[in-house]
Amino acid sequence: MAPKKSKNRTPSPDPNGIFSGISVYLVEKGVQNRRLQVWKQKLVQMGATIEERLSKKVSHVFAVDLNSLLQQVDRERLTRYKGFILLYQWLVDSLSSGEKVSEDLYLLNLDSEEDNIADKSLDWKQENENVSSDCEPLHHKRIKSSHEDVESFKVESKRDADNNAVSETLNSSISSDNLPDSPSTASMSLDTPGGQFKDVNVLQPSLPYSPPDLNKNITEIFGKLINIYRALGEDRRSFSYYKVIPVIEKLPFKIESADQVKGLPGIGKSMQDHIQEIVTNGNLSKLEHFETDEKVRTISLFGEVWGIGPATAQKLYEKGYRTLDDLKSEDSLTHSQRVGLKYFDDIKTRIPRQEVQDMELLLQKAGEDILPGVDIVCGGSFRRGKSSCGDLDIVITHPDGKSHKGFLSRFVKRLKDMNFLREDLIFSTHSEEDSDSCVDTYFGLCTYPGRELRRRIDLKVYPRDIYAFGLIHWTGNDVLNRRLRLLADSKGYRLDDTGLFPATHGSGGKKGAKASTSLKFGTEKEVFDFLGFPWFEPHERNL
DNA sequence: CGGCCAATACTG
DNA sequence: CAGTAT
DNA sequence: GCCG
Repeated sequence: MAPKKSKNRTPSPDPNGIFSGISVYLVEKGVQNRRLQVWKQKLVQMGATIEERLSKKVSHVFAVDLNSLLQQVDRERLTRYKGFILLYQWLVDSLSSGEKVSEDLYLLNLDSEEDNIADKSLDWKQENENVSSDCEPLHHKRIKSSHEDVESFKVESKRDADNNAVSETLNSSISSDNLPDSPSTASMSLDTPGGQFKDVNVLQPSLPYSPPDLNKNITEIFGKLINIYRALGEDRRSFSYYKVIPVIEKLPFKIESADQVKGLPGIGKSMQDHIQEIVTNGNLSKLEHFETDEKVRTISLFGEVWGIGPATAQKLYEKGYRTLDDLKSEDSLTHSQRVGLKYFDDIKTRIPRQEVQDMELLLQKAGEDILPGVDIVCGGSFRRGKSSCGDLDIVITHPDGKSHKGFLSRFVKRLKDMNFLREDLIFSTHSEEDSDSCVDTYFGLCTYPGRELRRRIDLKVYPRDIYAFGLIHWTGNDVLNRRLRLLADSKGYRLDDTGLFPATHGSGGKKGAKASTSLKFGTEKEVFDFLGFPWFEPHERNL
């Protein structure tokens, strides 16, 4: 690749591009995956191109040591190879010094004698052990590992939060609260791993890292594919697109060629091809095809009805239905689907924050009426401070730890009497009286007092001792939830909305033996702390 | 090729 | 049990 | 879809 354009090739805070022009091949053997992904990202951000195979284009080959190198690449090829063959340490040092350091000290030599090689590989091994002590914590105590992970998370989260803040500046006043808070934290975290950011921060104290819209052309199209594939029931595929969007959003430059994203996590052959097509043609034929295909369009539409999923949507299509109006004459619809259909437009309409707040208050008063002391909060995007919400997620408990039982049915009855709840979708008649320690749930539609517009509402009643888990779960967002779950997993626990359980891993236990009871925590913070996850205020959980 | 976003609860 | 939703 |  010809490194010709040395001017401001990107609108990013990335005048450095310290790896600009180099083309790398990575020997992944022996590298901790997480670290590898970070390196790839850095390389790409700093202008390098990642090759999947060792070719003439490659100017730098990286390996953790000679053994891994030879294990993955033909010795024969290597002897013919003309570029640098280096230890990853070169990468680390270059990143921390903010410039490409001399390759001399990091060269991996093949042409040594056998015994020399043995010696060297030993040396390298030791080197790497030193290295790994401050980047690969696995050998040492668990605690350290989690700590480092947490640090990484912090960095990522803050960046993501910034992303959101930028893109949602339009309609969210809360997110602007994020901005003043982020730079300091972010710059502090960034100082450690990547020194060059420090300079950037000094020069641009206001915005340490600003990856706004660039590549929106790509993420928008991928966003549509997510919905289409989900409607078609191809969840896995849909999720692949879902995962790759944040990766692309983090890039500080506008993608002009698929080479620039090659090797990034979640980006394989297909993604590259799609990206290439989008940056050259401005559109994606695959998406165009989907959007014109009547079957895909119809199934997608039907799938937007509450209670209709991919399977039902397809059946209905095959029965000949093409519009929502047609569907109303179908007998096989369930009660929920009929309600979902009838109030299709209502349900899709977002709810202004103010109305949610009013309804939360209404619910709290109604609850207090029939059960003094009952604790009722609206979770979901409302609790995260969003200016509008898709629905109401109401999380309920009672401080005394027992009078929550049987509350839900009384509450629902009451709310129906006052004409707040209007239609049922799902009613868990779980613990009317006594079946203890389970979560009662109600899904339905409600209205703002004096109006007819239907709003989706979920009510969930938790026993006090697992309330914190429910609150965390229903406050979200899903990205944060997933990280918490992952973190819990890595520490040998299983986390969900009903508790934190010691991993009953593969051994024996089927379903009957739900034996392990959840650890008890009174507050969200205690859960975060226990997991070693940094505390996020609800409004900071819009990752 | 098979796993991956986990796990659970209601409906009919 | 399959399908659907959270 | 991607990844191992």
